[in-house]
Amino acid sequence: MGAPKQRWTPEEEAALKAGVAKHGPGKWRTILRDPEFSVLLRLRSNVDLKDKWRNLSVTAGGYGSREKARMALKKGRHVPKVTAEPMDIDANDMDSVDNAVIDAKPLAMAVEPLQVGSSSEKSVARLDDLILEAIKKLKEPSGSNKTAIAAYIEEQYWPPADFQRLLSTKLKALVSSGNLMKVNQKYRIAPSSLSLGGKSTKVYSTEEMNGENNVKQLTKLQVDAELEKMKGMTKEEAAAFAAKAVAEAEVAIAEAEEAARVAEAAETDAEAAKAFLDAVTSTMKNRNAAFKMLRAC
DNA sequence: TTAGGGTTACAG
DNA sequence: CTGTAACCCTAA
Repeated sequence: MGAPKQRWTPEEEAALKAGVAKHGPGKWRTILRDPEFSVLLRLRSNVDLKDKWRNLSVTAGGYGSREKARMALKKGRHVPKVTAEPMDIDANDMDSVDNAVIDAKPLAMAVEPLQVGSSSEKSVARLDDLILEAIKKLKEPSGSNKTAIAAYIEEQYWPPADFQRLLSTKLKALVSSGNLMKVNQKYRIAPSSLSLGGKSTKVYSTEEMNGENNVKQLTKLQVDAELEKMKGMTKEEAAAFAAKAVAEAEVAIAEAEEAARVAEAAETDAEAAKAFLDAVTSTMKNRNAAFKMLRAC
């Protein structure tokens, strides 16, 4: 395998994939300008991104134009076997619930425009209901915190990469619109009857823990389930989805960190913020493992 | 700026 | 020498 000049680090690759997942392939300048990725890709040019993406696509089994060109140039070889078509992993799978979320092919070219905008709108539209449903089902006495809500939704649906951001935005909107009331990091469905009075400060401390445990436990079950399903999947497919999962998890974790930081700066409870971050991180890591193999079968 | 052909550097 | 990954050049 090749040899390096300025080899790409896994972090850079992840950033690139995340960037493509967000903005779509070909938008290299845009990806580079995105503050989210500019940190990791500061030392790379738009051309570097393009070339790297090309390399990834080639080695991933998706025969990009590069491969053909090389083959043709080498010896007029007739393309070995190859089933033509640049591998269409996701094609139809991508499954159940919210297939609408961005599903950018992390590898291999051939990508449709991919509308991040519309899919986001769609997700947001549903989010209202999901949030309310989550809070109702959880039935926590003093309301549910964002961790628990996120865990519940994660458990039943396939949230988009920017799920955390959408959730935060939506929660805020629901609070300001009076549909939800927020009390120290916790959300309750409309007022109607606030029977408790002493949910002052430390109440959520223990619940925060519960929320976290739930996340792990549930996600673990989810992982096992996914593992079962992936028995007959090829390496290429696994690699492709692993890449996608990693890229998205990368973004989600980064956003969670930012959220935690903001919460802390905003003088809200630092512990709650940290718990939130931990929960999200572990959730994403687990989901990562799950999706590494899921789909494609 | 981007896509793609071409070149260089290096591992096997 | 060959394949691969990073890098370069240039048309559009």
